[in-house]
Amino acid sequence: MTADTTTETDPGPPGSTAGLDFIRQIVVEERRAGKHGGRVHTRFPPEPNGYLHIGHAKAICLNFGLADEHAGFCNLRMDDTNPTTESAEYVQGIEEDVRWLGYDWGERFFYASDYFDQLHRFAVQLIEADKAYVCDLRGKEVSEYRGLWNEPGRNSPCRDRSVEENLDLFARMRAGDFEDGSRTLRAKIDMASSNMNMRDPAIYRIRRVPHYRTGDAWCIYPMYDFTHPLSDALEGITQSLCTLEFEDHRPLYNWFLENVDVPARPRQIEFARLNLSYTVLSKRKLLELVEEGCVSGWDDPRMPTIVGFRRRGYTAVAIREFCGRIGVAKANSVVSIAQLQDAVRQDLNQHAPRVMGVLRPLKVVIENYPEGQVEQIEAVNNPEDESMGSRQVPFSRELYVEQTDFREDPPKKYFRLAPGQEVRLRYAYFITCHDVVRDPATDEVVELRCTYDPETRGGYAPDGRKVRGTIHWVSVEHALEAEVRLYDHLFAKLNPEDVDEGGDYKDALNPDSLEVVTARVEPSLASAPAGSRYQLERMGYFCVDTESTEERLVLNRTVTLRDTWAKIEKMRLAGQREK
RNA sequence: UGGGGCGUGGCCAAGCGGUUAAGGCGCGGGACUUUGAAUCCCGUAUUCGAAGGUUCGAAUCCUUCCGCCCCAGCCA
Repeated sequence: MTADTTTETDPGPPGSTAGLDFIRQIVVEERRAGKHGGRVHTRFPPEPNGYLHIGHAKAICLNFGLADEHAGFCNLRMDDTNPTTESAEYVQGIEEDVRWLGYDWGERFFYASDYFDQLHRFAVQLIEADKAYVCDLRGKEVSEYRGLWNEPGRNSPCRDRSVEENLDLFARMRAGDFEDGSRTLRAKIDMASSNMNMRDPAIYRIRRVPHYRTGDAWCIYPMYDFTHPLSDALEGITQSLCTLEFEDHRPLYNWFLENVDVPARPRQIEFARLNLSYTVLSKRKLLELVEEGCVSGWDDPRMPTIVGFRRRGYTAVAIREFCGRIGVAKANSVVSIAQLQDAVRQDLNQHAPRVMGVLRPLKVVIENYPEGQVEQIEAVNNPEDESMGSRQVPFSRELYVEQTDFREDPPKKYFRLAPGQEVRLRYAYFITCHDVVRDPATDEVVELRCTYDPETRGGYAPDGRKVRGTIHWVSVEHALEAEVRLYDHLFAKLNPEDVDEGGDYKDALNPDSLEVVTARVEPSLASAPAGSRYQLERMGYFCVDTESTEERLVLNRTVTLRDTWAKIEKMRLAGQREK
């Protein structure tokens, strides 16, 4: 059911649990014990009130992956019981993202709102069994009656209403006789329970607002705790996976399954949600960043959303690989963003074509190269994959090289351009810098005067002479201008949620998370379609942005290359500061 | 304060009474190199939150303690 993930299609007797995460172990054990007739049927149940983020990807990979591994099924279900925050736009976004990740739910796309009739019948069933009642307490009163952690709650004055009265009241709630917030249907469980969730939780509330799918058909809507187990049961879910904060809800989840006549008995299992360094992963906060304009939208390439990562140039393979690597457990943790970056680099290194582009151009004139001459230089498209072939790159007398590839006063072990120092222009010639031209006003280096060795075409010296440095370049005359967006962490703090008294996670927003430069890239990029990915040699992986046009090429930096030299320089700087 | 969870290297994470305590990321070193990339080696926890106990033997079992997370929405 899934594109190129590890798939174990053998539905036969489950094997060993060695090395499996605790959920997969449970599933193997349950199958071995013959539970659920050996079936595995999971579901991914997002609420359509925002776009999916990388934390959801973890859940998606878990649920769909688990189903795949056991030749089972995984449903996609919109948990849409709160009409005030949900919308069709989000449904569409979610659908796209899950599909983009490479998963397929077949015919099993469901909505909790499709079960409203059924759910309503279940509620009536509870009332008839005297296990639910209509309560007239208002919000604030309910919380007063609920009590505290260390002190039991008090029964609602409405708790002992007759079944007939409850039935009548509930029918009138449904008919729209009462205003919002004036009444709720509550499960009759135990106001003295040490588990707050069991102190007569609300199962229906009045909300006279249209639902994006059911319109005005309902003015009462079921609560999550009621809806979720019953939806799972209706769909024949075997393992219902959710995050740790629902651990306390499990007794309630089971209570509904036990007190309503349901066709199946799913088991809820909780795992730790994902936290990623240098970002936030909560829909509420992500929404806020969007609404307050801290980012350009849900698909801003700095956002940890699936759309954001997609636009940034991440691949679905990389995200799935990442989710596989981080594992599934119950300990709260913060996964390093380096883990994700490594996963994309690994994928892109294998598949992204190489191309040359100069982010911060510095002009080079090769004085002994004939004016007007242009040569086509052959360049390999991907050294990791010979089948990707090669291309021609134009070379001429005037070039651009990277500003950071020249140092007038080079530190030790600096292998790039410096006065008198020979370097290789990738695939082209050896050049040596002889003069530096400065802007008289700013004293800034604006041009390098160099000479080349005509014998070194292709980048090899016939005399066997070695150069340590190889730098990338583009021909001034032939290069294309490109707007390149250099992205960095959205937040400057490892854990932005960890705020000081009176502070806010947005205080940690990284002011340098986006830097835009005008780069020059080789002409082969001329008609690169949006979404295509490249490695700009020595600079990183980039992808053509959705805003890119024929007239203006726009590239997003997905991730830099690993850069040992930068690391050395950083160490050196740090060392100097200490002295 | 009552309840529910969780503590294994810098970060994830295996481990389920007998292993030299997997693996990945990161980090350090080296080889190679026409990407300071990739690749390839090598190193990186005498110890599992702490203290006691059981056992021939404990990260794994028991006790106590410590720390962290979640719960008092008519959100999910």
